[in-house]
Amino acid sequence: MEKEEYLKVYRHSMAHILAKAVIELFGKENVQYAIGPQIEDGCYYDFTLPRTLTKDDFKTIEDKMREILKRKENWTRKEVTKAEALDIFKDQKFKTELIQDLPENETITVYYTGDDYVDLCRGPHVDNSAELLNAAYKIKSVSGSYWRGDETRDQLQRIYLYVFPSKQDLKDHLALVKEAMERDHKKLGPALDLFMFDETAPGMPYWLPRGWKLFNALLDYWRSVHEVHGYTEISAPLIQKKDLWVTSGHWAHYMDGMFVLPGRDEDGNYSIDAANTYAVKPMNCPNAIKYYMREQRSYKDLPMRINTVDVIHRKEKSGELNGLFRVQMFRQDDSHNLITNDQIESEISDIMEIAGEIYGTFGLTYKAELSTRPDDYMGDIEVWNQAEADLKKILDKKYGPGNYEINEGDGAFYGPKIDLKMRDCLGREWQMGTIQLDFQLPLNFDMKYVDKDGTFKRPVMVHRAIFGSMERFIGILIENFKGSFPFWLSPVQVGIVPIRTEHNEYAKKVAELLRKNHIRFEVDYSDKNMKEKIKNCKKYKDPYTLVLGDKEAEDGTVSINIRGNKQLHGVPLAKFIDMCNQMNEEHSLELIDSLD
RNA sequence: GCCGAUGUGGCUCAAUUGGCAGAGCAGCUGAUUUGUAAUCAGCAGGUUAACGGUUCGAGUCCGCUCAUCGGCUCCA
Repeated sequence: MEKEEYLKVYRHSMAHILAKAVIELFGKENVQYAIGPQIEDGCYYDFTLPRTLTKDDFKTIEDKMREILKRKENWTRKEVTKAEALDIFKDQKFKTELIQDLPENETITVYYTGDDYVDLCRGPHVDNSAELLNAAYKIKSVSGSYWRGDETRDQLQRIYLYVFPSKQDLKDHLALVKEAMERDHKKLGPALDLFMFDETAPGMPYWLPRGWKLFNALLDYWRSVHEVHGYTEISAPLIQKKDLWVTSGHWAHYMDGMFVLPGRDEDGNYSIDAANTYAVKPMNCPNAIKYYMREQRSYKDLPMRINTVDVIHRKEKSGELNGLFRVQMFRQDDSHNLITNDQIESEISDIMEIAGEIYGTFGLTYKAELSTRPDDYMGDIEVWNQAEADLKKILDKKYGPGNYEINEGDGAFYGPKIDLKMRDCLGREWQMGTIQLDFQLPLNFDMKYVDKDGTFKRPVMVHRAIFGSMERFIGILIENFKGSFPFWLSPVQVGIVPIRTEHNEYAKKVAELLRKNHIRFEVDYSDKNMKEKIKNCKKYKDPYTLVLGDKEAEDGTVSINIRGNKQLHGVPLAKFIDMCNQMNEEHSLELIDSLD
C-alpha cells in the first residue's frame, strides 16, 4: 500500500478508536455518534454528548484510547443489507439517517472493533488495533459543528485529533504549528505597525503609515501590470440609493450583507422603506455598469476592462471575522470586463495570464477551482454550456485535465466561475482570485452594444479579482513572508543609522539620493546610541539598514546590514542605489546580498 | 448566527482561600556620543473591556453586553 494511502487508513481507523473511547466513557446510550473522517493532520469525530467537553477531558479520552488500543482487538468488516444496518444502528439517529439515504439495493459495510463497537463505514481499515499501537496522537481541540454542515440542524461537538505514524512525526508537526502561529498576521501586522483594529469598527482595519506604504506599493505594481493588458480604472460613490440595489438584485438577494442607511418616511421616522434610503456598496459592479452605460457602446469598444479598487463594506455575522482574512471593510482589486459571447475564451485566458504573472511575483502557489451551473441558474442554457466549455478548455490548457477541481453546481445563479485559492500558515484555505461570468446583470440593467450588423447585442460581464481582497491578500503575504517582505514591497526599504549626530549631515545626503530614486527610507537622527537605532530597524524587519560613520562619509560609501545578519561594508553610494533600483524594477523576491 | 475559550498600562506577563493593582520592555526627561540586536538615572502611564449584582471589601464570585481567538455555517 502506498504510504499516503496507508496514512489515510491509519487516521481513519484512529477516528473509530476515538469514537469507541468516547462511547465507553459516556455510555453508549448517552452518545450519538455522527461521522469521523480522516483529515490532513489526523481525524475528527462528531458527537452529541450529555455535556460539553472541556480541556480537562482531553487526557481522559486519550488515556481511554490507549487502553482500547492495548486490547489489540480484531477489526472485522461485514456486509449487511439496508434492513440489517438499520437494525444495528437503531438507537443511533445520525447513522440511521445516513443509512436511509442510501439506495435500496446498495451493499452496506460496517466495521466492528472488538465486538462492542460498530461503525457504518466503507473502510478500508486496519485488521487489528495492534497495528495502531505506535500511533502518535493528541487531541487538538473541541469545537462545534453542524450535522451535515447545515446550520439549521443539530449542533454537534467535534473532537479534532492529531494522528501521526510516530512520536517524532507528531512532535515535528506540533513544532510546525507553533512556527506557523508565529507567522500569524494578526500578531505580526500590529507588531510591525502595519494595521490595527479598534472595537468601534469591528472587522474594519486601520492601515497605519507603514502598512499603507506596503498597500500602495502592492497597488502600484498591480496597476502597472494591468496597464499592459488594456485596463482602465475608475472610482465611484461608496453609498447609493436603494433604487440602484433594487435594480441590481442586491436588495432582494444580498440585503443581509449590506450596511443600510435608512431614510425618513413622511412621518419623519427612520425607515429602510423610505425612498431616500441609501446602502453602502458591497460590490463595485453597478458602478462599472453606470460607467459603461454612460455612452452608446460599439462592438469595437469591447472588451472594455474597468478596474475599481474602491472601499466596499459587507456585513458579516458575528463570529465570522478573522483578522485581515475576513473583514467587513475592504478593497477588491476588482475589474468588470464587458465582452461579447465569443470573446469569453480569449478574455479569460488573458485574465489567467495576469493572475499567473502576479502570483508568480510573490512565489505563491495556488489552486484553481471551476464552479459550474447550479440548479437555480438563470439565462440561456446554450450560453452556459458554451461558457463552461470555454472555461474547461482554458483550465485544461493551463493546468492539464484533472489538475484542477470542479465543483459541480456550485456556480452563482448568474454564471460559472473560476476561483483561485491558497492556504494560510495554519493550512486553512482562502480564496484569493475569482473570475466570474455574469449573464444576469447585463440583462437587469439592459446593457447593450451595437454589433457589426447594426443591431443591439447584450454584452457578457466578467467580474474578476486577482488579489481578491487587498486586505486578505496582504494578510496572506504577511504570513507567507513572515513579515520579511521582498525589497520592493517593504514599507520601509532602507533604515538609516548615523553613528553619531555629527554623521547626520552625511545621512541627509544619502537620504536625499534615496528620495530622488523613490526608495522608501527612514533616518534615525536622534542622539540615541547606534545599537539602539539598529535594533529598531531590525524590529521592523527593514531589508537594509545603512550604518553611516566617519569612514562612510569620507569615502562616499555605505555599510549595509542586510536582513538576516549579513553585512556589506564600503559599498559605493551609486552602487547601493543601483541595487535598490534593480530590485524595485524587477520586483525581486530575494534581497541582493553581494556585490558581484 | 451557533459551540467553546479569552479579555489586567502600547507590548509580554504578575497579583496566595475575595483583602493596598505590580514588574520588565516600549514611552517621556536628563546624563552619556558610543562602529553593528538592550549605557545609566529619574518620571509618567491602569475606572483590571463596559454595565449591573453579591459582599464590610471584587482583577478574582454571579449576570448581561461588547470585542477578540479556535471551529461550524457563510464568504473575497
